[in-house]
Amino acid sequence: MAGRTKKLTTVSYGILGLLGLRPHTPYELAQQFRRSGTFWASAESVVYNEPKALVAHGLASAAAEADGGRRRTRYSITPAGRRELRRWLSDPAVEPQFQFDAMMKVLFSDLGDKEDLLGAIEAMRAWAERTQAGAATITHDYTTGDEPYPDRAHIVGLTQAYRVGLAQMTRQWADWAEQQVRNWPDTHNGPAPADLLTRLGAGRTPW
Amino acid sequence: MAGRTKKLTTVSYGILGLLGLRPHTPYELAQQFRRSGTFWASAESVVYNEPKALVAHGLASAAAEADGGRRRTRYSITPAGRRELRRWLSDPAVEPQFQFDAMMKVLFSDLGDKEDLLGAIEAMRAWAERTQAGAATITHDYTTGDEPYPDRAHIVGLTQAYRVGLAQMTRQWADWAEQQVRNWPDTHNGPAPADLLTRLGAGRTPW
DNA sequence: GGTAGATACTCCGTTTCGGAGTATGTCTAT
DNA sequence: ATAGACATACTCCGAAACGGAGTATCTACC
Repeated sequence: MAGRTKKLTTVSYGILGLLGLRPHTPYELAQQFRRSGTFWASAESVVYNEPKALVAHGLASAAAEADGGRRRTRYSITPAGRRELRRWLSDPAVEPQFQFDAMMKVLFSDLGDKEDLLGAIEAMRAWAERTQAGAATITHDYTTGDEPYPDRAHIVGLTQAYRVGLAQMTRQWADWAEQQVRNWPDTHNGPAPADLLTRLGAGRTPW
Repeated sequence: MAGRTKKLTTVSYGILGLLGLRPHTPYELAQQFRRSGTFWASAESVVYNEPKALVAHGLASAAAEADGGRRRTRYSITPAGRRELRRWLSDPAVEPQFQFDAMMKVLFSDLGDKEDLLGAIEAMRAWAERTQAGAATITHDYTTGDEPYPDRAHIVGLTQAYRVGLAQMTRQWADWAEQQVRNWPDTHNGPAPADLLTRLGAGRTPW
């Protein structure tokens, strides 16, 4: 705590939040973080490292367990951890960040051919469908009582609603975009869509 | 080209794409990348470094310019660069990645108080409004002819439509979520929303 | 002609990435 | 019962990215 401890990140607090629900082993944390982690992408190695950082900050405690020949460490939140988690929840949120490889390809699609553009749009649609499927799995588990935290269903409803909205909107966009592009002779000669741009500027979608 | 050259990333190809439109200085690249770069977040220092990497790969060429006392380098795409850009456009897209700090706060909001949850929802709404405003600026520039690439308006229509869709969906979610939460006594005692979860599983949004 | 603030970058210590490596667990065929 | 294959559960480390401090030039205004 005193000397060199790394700065806590959103991942740190996400892990701390999971520990706030119940104690977890590193592997469980990695699984859960991946599952709920549609909202925050990060490398697995970082997730595995966070519990140690939390202990160094005094926000979590570690207990050794033996599970056959395998040594495990089970981490729990400390009272200081709970306080710090509440403090974080009251911090202003940082701006969302994205990495949409497919949309970057759409953005420069006039330097390639039409097939590639349609492929990028299709990639967005496929991702939307995977996103919807993921949301369906989670909501299904909650309705059948397969979930470890039934009393969190109202919170899960909020977050999964956003996921479903994102998936639905992306599908609508992909359908519309595909139709547009199919009517173009090629990628660098589309119609100048003055009315579309006006509409978009006013915050209205074309679908 | 022969020895140690760093692997090209989506940022590299984004920069290469900009050079595919016309030659740029590093500063111009950074500006343009930020502007179009809603779809790919990355640090400024990385963007400034990419042109050098592209030259090392033989995909861009550098020309020194004097602009008063300030030395500038203007980068242009090479024929090999154009080929490589087209190859990239035909690559399958990598999965989108997000970092939604506010949604992480929503996800663990039952460990904090109601005010913080409403704050996180409000942060999402505020971001949606900034996103819409950004899209409006770009589309407005295109309709008034203030844009350097009027013949790319059809492509810009595609990408900005997604941005506007994202902004609209986020606003709708925020309105709905705020209403839900205002009816809760506190963050850890919401109604068990069985019908909501069923609806979400079927891919239908509650708004 | 001085200086305050904006512009246009570079530099570098810290953090993250991501894939290879390691060790244990489990299943299946013989 | 046991060898081999595949899955599970992590650790390690070199390369890349981050982001903020630092530097130099330009521009506007007094």
